[in-house]
Amino acid sequence: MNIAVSRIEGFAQPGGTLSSAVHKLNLQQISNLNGVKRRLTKNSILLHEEDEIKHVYEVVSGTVKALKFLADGRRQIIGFFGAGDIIGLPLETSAFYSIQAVKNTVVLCYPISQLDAAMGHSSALTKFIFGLVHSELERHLDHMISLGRKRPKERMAAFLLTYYKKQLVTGVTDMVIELPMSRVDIADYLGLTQETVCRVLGHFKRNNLIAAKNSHEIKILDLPHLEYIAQSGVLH
Amino acid sequence: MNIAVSRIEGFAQPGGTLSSAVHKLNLQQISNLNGVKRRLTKNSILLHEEDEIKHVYEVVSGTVKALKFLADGRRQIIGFFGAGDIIGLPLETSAFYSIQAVKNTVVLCYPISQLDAAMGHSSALTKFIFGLVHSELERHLDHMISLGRKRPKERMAAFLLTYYKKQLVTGVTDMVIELPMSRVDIADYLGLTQETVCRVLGHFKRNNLIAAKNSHEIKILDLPHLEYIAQSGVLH
DNA sequence: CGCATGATTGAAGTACGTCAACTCTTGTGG
DNA sequence: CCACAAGAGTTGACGTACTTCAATCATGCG
Repeated sequence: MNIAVSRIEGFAQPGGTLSSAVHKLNLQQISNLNGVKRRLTKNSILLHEEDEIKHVYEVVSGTVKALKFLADGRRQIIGFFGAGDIIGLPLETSAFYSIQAVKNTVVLCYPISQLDAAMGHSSALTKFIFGLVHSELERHLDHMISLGRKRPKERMAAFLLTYYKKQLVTGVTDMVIELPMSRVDIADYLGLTQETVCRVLGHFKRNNLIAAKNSHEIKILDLPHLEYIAQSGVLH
Repeated sequence: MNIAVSRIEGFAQPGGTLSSAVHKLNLQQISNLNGVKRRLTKNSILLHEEDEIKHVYEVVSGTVKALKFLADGRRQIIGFFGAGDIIGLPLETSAFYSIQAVKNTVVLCYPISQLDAAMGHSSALTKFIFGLVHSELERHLDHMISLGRKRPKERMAAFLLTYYKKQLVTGVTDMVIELPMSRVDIADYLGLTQETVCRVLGHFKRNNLIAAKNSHEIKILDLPHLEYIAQSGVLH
């Protein structure tokens, strides 16, 4: 098994709605296992697509990206995982994608064998894992409809909102979101080119939907409008 | 929990490679539960996106599609599920997508509550379910890279090959594959328009990669070339 | 047989990609 | 601390692959 899951807020949280309360659950607490700390420098690779999966990872700080390659070098980024997110699932098999550090990152490594055993004893842990799968699956479906049917502006708006909501859940009410990844990474996540990403962001800026302190810090000025674009994408 | 999984060949089958042996496992056998048979007429809806999930479904005959909608009617088809495929997972939550019959279809319905209980007793069933999740997850990732980074010809070639491989697994060595869904459905699965789907198929025909008995039966003439296109997409 | 639906083909438009120049940022070493 | 280089980000001009619009052709069901 090999999946990556974002931090979950409560079990089996339906829809993309925001959780009212933050469950400060992490793998360490719920599994009673001690993850081994590992430091990753920017761009270093935690896992290759062909590798055998031996660990589940929990991001402590920093950000990593999960990505797949085509033969000619084209990339599709499956997801970004920041502090609190968990990557991988306790069932042995080869990897589906590579994992690479977006910037200097610290992760905790849990051997799959240990987690597997722990799941046998703890139904709470099993439920927790299923909850993670649930979140990740929902994320995949949203990503698919983005890639298949949304226009660049809608994809970008949805992307920004995802980050906004993610940090809302952690209690940060600031309208400034941090995008640690490069424009190329965003492009490879959204199925666009870096130029298109820039132009869409430029468009949002000119229309006062967002403002940019620098290229990695975006302030959301018009949340409702962005949500409108993200969902139906009528405006241009 | 709410996921859809294609028929699995052995547990945790890695990669998209073909299984050597067919495991004739189905939910009925492994869970010792009796699914309730339900008949669906073409285009009838088994499940709405907002519905609460109460059952896991196993397709007996026919084909259904899982799809998501945008506000303005745009559709993204997540997957097609034919005989032997299982849809849904035993964890209660609302649905992520709608399920609709592509043609007249028979499904077996298993109440989630029963499956949930059965999983508590049977680790084999739990493993089976995890195997299904595994397959489905891999399918999602391939779908994402298709939607995000592949060109129409590559997407279509990959789509045809998926069907070819699927029936190979069931023991059918014929080069003729059946595509029960419409061109529009294929388009909504591949993130294209129906016209583009037609044109790509036309291109394949003119280049003797495939031949068409009728619009729903495609004969594969040049498997290696199709595989080449599907993977690196250099030819045009 | 006839209408409705689906499939195909053609012509025209455009949104996004490609190519290229330029700017801004970041890091490094003198 | 500044100079410079290397990388990342942005913007513009241009091309084109795919979509859109429209017409025609098949298919199938009453």
